[in-house]
Amino acid sequence: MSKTTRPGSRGATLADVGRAANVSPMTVSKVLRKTGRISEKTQERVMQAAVSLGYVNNQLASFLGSATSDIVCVLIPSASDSVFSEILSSISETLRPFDLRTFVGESNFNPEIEFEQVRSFLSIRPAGLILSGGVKRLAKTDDILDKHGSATVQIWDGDTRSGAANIGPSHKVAGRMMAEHFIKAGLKNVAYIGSELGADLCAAQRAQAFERTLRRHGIGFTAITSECVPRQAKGGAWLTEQMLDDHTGIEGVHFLNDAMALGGIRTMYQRGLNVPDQMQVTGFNGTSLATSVRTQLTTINMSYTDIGEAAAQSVMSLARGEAVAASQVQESCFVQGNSTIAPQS
Amino acid sequence: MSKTTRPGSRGATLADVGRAANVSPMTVSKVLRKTGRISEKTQERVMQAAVSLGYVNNQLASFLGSATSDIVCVLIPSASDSVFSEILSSISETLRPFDLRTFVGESNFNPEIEFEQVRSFLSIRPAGLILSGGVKRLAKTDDILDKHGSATVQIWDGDTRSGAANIGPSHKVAGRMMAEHFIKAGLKNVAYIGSELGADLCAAQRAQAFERTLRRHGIGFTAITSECVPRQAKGGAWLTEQMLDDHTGIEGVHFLNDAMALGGIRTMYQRGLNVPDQMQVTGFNGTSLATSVRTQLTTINMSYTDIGEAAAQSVMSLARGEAVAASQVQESCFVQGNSTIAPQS
DNA sequence: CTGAAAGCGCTTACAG
DNA sequence: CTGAAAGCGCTTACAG
Repeated sequence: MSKTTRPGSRGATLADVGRAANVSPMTVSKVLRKTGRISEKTQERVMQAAVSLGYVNNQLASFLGSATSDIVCVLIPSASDSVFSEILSSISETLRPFDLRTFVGESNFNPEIEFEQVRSFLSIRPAGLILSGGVKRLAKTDDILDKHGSATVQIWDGDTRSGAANIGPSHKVAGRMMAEHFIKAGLKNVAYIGSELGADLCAAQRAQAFERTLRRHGIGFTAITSECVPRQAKGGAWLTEQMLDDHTGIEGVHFLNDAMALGGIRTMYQRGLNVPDQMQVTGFNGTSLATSVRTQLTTINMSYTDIGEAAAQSVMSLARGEAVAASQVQESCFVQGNSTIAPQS
Repeated sequence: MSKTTRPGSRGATLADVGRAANVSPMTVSKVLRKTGRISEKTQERVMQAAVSLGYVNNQLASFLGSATSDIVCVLIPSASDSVFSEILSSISETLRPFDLRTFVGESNFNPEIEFEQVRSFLSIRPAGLILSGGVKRLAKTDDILDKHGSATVQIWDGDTRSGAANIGPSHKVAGRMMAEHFIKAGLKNVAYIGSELGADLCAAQRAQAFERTLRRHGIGFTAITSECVPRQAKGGAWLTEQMLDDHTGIEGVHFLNDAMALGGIRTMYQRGLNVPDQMQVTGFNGTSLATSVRTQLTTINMSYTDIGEAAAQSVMSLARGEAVAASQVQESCFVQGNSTIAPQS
């Protein structure tokens, strides 16, 4: 029992367990951490006392005392985006066997929120940080990251080097890939549909590479984008309506992601437009969304598991003070579905 | 500079800032927390020093010193399940304005993992706990929860009372609803397809209520389930293959969730079975998955936002020591799509 | 094999 | 308006 009653003090302490087992707190600490040499008998007594008191180590105090942490913080744009939730699962699974826990935050592609989240992460002195790229990083964010010198790896944006390690696909390559698909198919007039490109730098990079490659080949290009439409099926449907209302002669559309592409196809179907005969459609992501009842989207796929694993491994290496490859570009795979007509090779 | 050099000590401390601003650590603490009365001049000096040193409060120490935390821990079965990621987002958003942060863990419906996660949560002495129901809770989990007396609310399983507050839909009502839909439609032979019912108690409850209601009306019932098939489109497709291979005369199927239902419809389509004319299909969840290109699933929907908000509000009330409604059942809404034929009322 | 001392970086409760 | 003391619950580095 402590002399002063402080509010909220919950749960048994090392001292409580020690008292019950008739040993010093120090001995309890050693038994529980399986450190040092303690006699079998004492160990048993301590363990029993700990269990019966429902003792749970106060990690706050452990971390503070040992200046180490078992928490890895992960910042992603959105937890409900299947890409990031898959990467996240893979990170957690890779870290778990090493007794490292994952703490997740969302930035919503907002640089100010990113800063606040990073600050918040740093305030619990994590073992490492995994930040998703593609968000405009504020100078003060870099600054604070620097000053704390935590093990930090960046994921998702394979084109931009940043921090000690950078792991992800090349969005430039992905955009170019899609453009080449339409070029090979012989289309002359192609559109892009996406949302929030001002905030999502990776998507912007894909869109840009897509447009450039098309223009270089003299192909007509139209962009239908918005900064506020949801990046879901609904958003894809709305922007597709807009495209069909305002433009004619478009033969193919590349969407920001698979969800929007499916929404777009739904609209086309409702307006009696045949996919892929009258309109060819492609997405990006290759998650489970790429497969609908009759539609198998033409899209770009990659191993999100690999990205998560590589990120987790890298952050652990950095935390141990080891060197790590600064740039680890993940391969993008083109998937031919039935939403475009396969070009004869 | 500390006397002993301890490893990993990162970032400036209150003392560092104090030295730079020529005041005591105590004064810095007060300025940073905007507590007590400190002269304008001192405040400015301190703020400048803090910014230039990149000072970030060590929350571990703060929590330990004040015996309070700004972290709410949330345990869900799976972060990649759209239902739980939506509830989670809603919880985070509700908590954020109150400067509370969300820490997420996954149980994968595994009672042992649930115990480990709860232990792990408790070890950082959170402000509150939000646990998802539907997982077989181990006695030792209840025990440890009890002994720590943290503010705990349970979500998702509206049928079972547990802890101080329980928020979620009634899965019994949902299962019955679906059965009644098939009964009204006049079907005589109905199936259920699902996976991992041994671990997911909520799904099991829905399935049971579904079966019972059908049987009570003398309707033929078949269950095609598995404990290891993924609860995604693919899993739904596989089990549907099995159903079509092994059984005849089935006129309608209720799936565990929308994703599996869509996978099932895909298989039916591939085998030339017309939905809903030859086979009526229903799902559960009503997430964005319920809408495919041509298919609008008949399903059960509810407000995941409401569940998240209610959970967040309740956990905050409990943390403040206020009373909270022990049982808050959320309403389930039947959604008539085009995957079943609407019964004439 | 066991434990007393000092420290981690903060906060609470006072004193001036 | 400002600060010295004691404590949060642990760990490190020693001493016995």
